[in-house]
Amino acid sequence: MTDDRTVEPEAPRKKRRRVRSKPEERYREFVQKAVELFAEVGFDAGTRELAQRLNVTQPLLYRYFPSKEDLIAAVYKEIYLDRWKPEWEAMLADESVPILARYQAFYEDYTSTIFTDEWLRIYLFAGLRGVDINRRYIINVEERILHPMARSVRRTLGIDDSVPINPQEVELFWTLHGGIFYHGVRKHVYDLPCPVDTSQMIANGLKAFIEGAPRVIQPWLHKQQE
Amino acid sequence: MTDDRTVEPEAPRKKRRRVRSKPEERYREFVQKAVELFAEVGFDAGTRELAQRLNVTQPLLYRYFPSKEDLIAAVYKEIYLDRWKPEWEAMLADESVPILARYQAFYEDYTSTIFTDEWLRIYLFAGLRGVDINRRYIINVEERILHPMARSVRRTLGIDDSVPINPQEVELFWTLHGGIFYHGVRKHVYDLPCPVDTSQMIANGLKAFIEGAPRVIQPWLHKQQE
DNA sequence: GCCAATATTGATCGGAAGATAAATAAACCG
DNA sequence: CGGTTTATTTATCTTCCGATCAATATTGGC
Repeated sequence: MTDDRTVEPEAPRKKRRRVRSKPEERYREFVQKAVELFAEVGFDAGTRELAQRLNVTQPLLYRYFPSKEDLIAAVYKEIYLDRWKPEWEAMLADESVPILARYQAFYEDYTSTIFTDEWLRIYLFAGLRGVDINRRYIINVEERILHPMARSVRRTLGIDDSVPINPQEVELFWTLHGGIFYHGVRKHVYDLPCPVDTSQMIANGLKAFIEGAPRVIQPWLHKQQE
Repeated sequence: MTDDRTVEPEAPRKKRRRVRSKPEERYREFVQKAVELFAEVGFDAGTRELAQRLNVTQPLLYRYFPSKEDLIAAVYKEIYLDRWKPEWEAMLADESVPILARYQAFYEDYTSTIFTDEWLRIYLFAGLRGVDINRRYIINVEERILHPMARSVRRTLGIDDSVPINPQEVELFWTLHGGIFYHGVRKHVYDLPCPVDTSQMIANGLKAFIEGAPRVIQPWLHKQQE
């Protein structure tokens, strides 16, 4: 064996024509495929694997993202920020629609966004990594979804909603939200058969909640209101 | 540079006294620390890191586990099988206790088992890996927890529980279960402040559910019973 | 059509991963 | 106490990862 250690045999790769895209278009391609790959494998997926899926060499990624962590940050942005619809808040606030129909419409739209392999798996992977954006997202859900819901339920009970929302109230709405969320996890992450479709599940869960929750909430509020 | 490439400087490690443990005891130590490490980092955590935490050299692990995957399998067993309490089924079936108190007692015990960083994080990591034991665990929950609950709720409604449980019924109990579960995830995985303590959260969620669920379930059963 | 700019590749580095084999030290048994 | 067994370490291999740099091919302006 001569001095040239680690010479790779380098199979005579077919010299495929090398096409160039516009930078920002390529950037989006990269992020999109990264979302796909990281959702499948997790954030430990290799940059070589990603490059291969893009029909591109691995060092090219480093022209668009200074480091892998920056690529991951772009993935976070795509999932957590770009897919959030500001109109959700308006949907929940529109009192011209009865409360049950309103929540139903909201949750159908919301789940149509987050009930995908990509969204849910990246959400869980990111959560397990302990990144801050995950925590911030949850706080956002609490403020922009659960608080408004809690307030409008109060209003249907004929109770003043100016009194600050009780932590226990928020927590109660979390059980509703978590219950719906977990359906998506079972379906898209654990790949379990879910014989009941999503909107039916939402309808049933919501109805039970709206019937039952006031019984729990009302005592707190009467005590609080004096 | 001479021929000796990759000579490690090998910091003069303190020659610590080498104690020997009984094999099975060591085995359990290894599994316990592996649970700890994998819960923190995920299953991609290195065997060297694990060895270091055990004050042991890395190759020693391979005397006890043929491969890393076997070590992981032992961790699965510890989490999914060893921590399952068969008495849960009895608790739920004991009709001498009123239904709400029964469910409360069950969920307090159940969450005292699974609401730990170790359990929840490994459960999620394993789920994302798509391992089969995760799916089997969930099916187990469905059969041994949710089905019995659904049947006993039927009985309190004075309805024949011999008719096979409706998939929609199971799904409704999943929203309860998922809602409670997700509280643990927020607390132990996402490290969020949960101002409401677990048993209070269970009490509120259960009460709302038990009040509301019959309104959803009853129509199905009457239609079904003719 | 040439030239400057830049997107893309080829080659390679240092480090860390899982795994194996041989050497060593502790325990056990007579 | 001597010798065998077995737990443990030392040293090392191979492979894969993130990252860097110089060489090359493509694009766009004039």
